[in-house]
Amino acid sequence: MTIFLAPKPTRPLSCTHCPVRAQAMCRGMPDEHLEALEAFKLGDRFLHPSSHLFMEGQSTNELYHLVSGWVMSYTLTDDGKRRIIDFALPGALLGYQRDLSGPANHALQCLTPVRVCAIPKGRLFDLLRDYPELAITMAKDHAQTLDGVRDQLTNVTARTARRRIAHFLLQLFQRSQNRHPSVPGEEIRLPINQDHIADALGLTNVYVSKTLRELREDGLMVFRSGCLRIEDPKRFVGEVFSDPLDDNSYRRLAG
Amino acid sequence: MTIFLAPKPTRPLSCTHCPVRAQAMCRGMPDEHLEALEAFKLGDRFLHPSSHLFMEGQSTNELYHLVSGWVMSYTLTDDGKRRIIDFALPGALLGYQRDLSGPANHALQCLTPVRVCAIPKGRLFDLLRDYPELAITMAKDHAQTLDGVRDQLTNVTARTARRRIAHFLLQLFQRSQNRHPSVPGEEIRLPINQDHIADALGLTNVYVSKTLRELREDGLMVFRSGCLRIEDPKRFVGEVFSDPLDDNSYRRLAG
DNA sequence: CGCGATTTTGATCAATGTCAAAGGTGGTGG
DNA sequence: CCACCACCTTTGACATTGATCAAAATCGCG
Repeated sequence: MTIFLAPKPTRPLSCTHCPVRAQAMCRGMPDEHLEALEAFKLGDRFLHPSSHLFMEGQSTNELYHLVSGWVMSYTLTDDGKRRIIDFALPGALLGYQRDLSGPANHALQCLTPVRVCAIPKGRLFDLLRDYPELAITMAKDHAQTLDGVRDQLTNVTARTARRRIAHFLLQLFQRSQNRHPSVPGEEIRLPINQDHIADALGLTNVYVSKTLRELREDGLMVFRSGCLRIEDPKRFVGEVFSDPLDDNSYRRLAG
Repeated sequence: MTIFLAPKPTRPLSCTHCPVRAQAMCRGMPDEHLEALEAFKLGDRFLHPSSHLFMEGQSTNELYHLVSGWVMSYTLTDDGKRRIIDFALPGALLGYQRDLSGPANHALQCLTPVRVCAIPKGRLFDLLRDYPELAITMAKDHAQTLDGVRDQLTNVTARTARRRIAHFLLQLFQRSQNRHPSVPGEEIRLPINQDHIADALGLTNVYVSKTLRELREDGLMVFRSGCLRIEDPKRFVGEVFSDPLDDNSYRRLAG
């Protein structure tokens, strides 16, 4: 396994032109305060697919804002298996945990080429004190993250493998599509493989493979080599919820 | 099923003498700001065991600080089963979710007699703006909550029923003991039954019963009628982690 | 003492894991 | 353009965990 060392940060991009200005923690800040933020940042980093921002147990003094690409967070179980906790899309705040100064309780690994904006942990709370707007945005984002993890918890404990997988792919599909609305019915790119699905849902890759085949043969969806197409949105969603979605949501799935 | 309507709030207790002053969101506030907080509160409420703070789908304009007692949060699945999300102990902030003004995405039900301090949702963010210290404490608490839910996620997806149950009970044991340090080896009171364990871990109550018997017959622990005693801390912990705890943690489990 | 709620037990079944081997697929160097 | 290799996916036989169902035992409490 190759681990790429994160390169020294480059000069930070101006926050004004930040590609995730609308999603990131600073989205609530008025433009005139952005200068102060820029002074705060450590700079941007560019990472290769499959490289780590950090490993579990490692101490860092940086948080990251994901600017572009996909990152996954995971932990290793006692017996060496990977438990994927979640997938982060641009705008996400990475590396935030209870014990900020202690070792990381999870690893962060890139699934695509990644660009992050590095933030010094040590002064995070000073920043929040000086810019309450930032703290409020953060509070909102945390609620969202929490809702997401809880949803995942429900998904994983209360459903069969088939529904879990359908639910999981639907989530990723929707999150991904929020950022890059695609032509309805078109394939969407998910930079993951069957092992990822297995480790995220607590299944074996073998059983994931068998279940994906079922879903495919039933004409619901095709997931192959990182591409997902939902063939029959209505029935696919029915696989996940008993309550149907509203028309608008359907339209966005496939027309 | 009897549902107790929450009584009208009483006069708020003075925050200065709040029993959870050291755990609650306001713990970082200097005493001289407490007056402002008191003006903000809606008052305290007292609820009976098994009554609901609110049900899933219900809209409320209050958040709650849990002052005393245990509360559980859960959702109902499509097929009517209960999925317990987590258990809250005094100091927890209840009812906070992404869509603050929308209907609740989970229900909150009391497991014991409960006392909560009601906070108006509508002005929460104003309050955070005025008292950044509060926002910072909230950010820290969220990190903790998030760590907890993630831990639960890992527990539920990556372990056998036996280890899940051991892990789950150990968690509750430790959290509960943090508040009420008990004589080592003594029984600890957990106001839950086997159905709760099942619904929290995604198992059936039948299998929980069988597994608890196993753990009991193996001399690891006894869980009966809401009381838990850990018989053999070393082996019990070994059931949960492969890495042993430090000596201090053992001492707190049972001497 | 009696009743509802909870827990236990046993028999049987379905969902998912394990293991092992074979097929694809894409990328790289010759 | 081919051959090879690493990685990912598929398949089949079999083992195991945990679910289901139904009935009995126990507990808590009025």
